[in-house]
Amino acid sequence: MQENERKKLEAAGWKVGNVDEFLGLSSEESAYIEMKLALSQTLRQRRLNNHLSQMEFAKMVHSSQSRIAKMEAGDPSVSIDLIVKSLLALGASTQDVANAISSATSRAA
Amino acid sequence: MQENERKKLEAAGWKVGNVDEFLGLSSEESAYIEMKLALSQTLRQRRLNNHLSQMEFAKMVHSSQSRIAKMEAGDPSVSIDLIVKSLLALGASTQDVANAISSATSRAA
DNA sequence: TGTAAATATGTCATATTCGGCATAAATTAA
DNA sequence: TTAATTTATGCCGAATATGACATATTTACA
Repeated sequence: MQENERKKLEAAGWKVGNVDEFLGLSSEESAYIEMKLALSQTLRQRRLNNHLSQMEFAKMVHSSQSRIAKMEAGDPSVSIDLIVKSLLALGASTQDVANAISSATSRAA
Repeated sequence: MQENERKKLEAAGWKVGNVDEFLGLSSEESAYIEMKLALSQTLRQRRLNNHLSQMEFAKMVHSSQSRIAKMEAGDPSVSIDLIVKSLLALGASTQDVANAISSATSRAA
C-alpha cells in the first residue's frame, strides 16, 4: 500500500483490526473504503455544484449538517446506503453512481 | 411504472409510503431498489459460479444462511453495504461492483 | 413416490447507523 | 484584525441492520 493511500485512509478515521498488512487493511477492506471515499467525494462535488451548504442539503434530505459532514468525510459511522440515497436526492442517476465507484478503481493504490 | 417492474418490487417485499405514484415509489426510491436488486443478483451469480451453497458462503463471511438468502432476495432488511462487502469477499473487484450497478440502468423500467 | 439438501421466511437480542444537538475549527468577507 | 458563515467533531437516545435460530418451502435425485 502506498504512503498517500495510507494517509487518505487514516484521514478518514479508519481503524481496522487483526490483519497482517500495514495498517491492518485486507484488500477487501481497502476496496470497500475506496468505494466509499469515491462516493463521498462525488457527493461533495454534486452538492457544491448545486450551490448548497451542508445545512441546506441536510434539510433537503431530512438529515443533519453533522451527518452530511460525516458522509462527505467517508466517516466509518456512515453507510454506503446513506451516501447513495443522498446522491440520488441530488439528482444523480444509477449510472452516475456506477461511474463514481468506477472512478475509485483508477485511484486505488 | 411498468407492470413487470411493479411485480419485481412487490416480489422483493418492498412497501414504501406517502408518494403519489402507483405503489408510492419516487424515482429515487426505485433507482435505489434497482441498484440493490442488481447487486443481489450479481451476488447470487457469483456464489453459484463458485459452487458454494448459501450455508457454505455464510460461514466464509461470518454470517448466516438466512441472511444470505435475504441478501440475494434484495430484502429490505439488508443494506447495500452488506451486499457489497459480500461481493468483495467473493473476489469481486471495485470495477465488478460498478458494472453490476451499471447493469441496473439498462434493466430499469 | 420419499427423502435429503438447499433455500426461504419469520422472529429476536444485539450491534450498528441514524438524526439531532453542542461546540470546535475553519473559511469567507468586512 | 473581527464577525458571520460554513464545516468538522464528539456525544447521545432512537431507529435500523445484523447474525442466529427455528421452521417452512422448494429443489434434486433415487
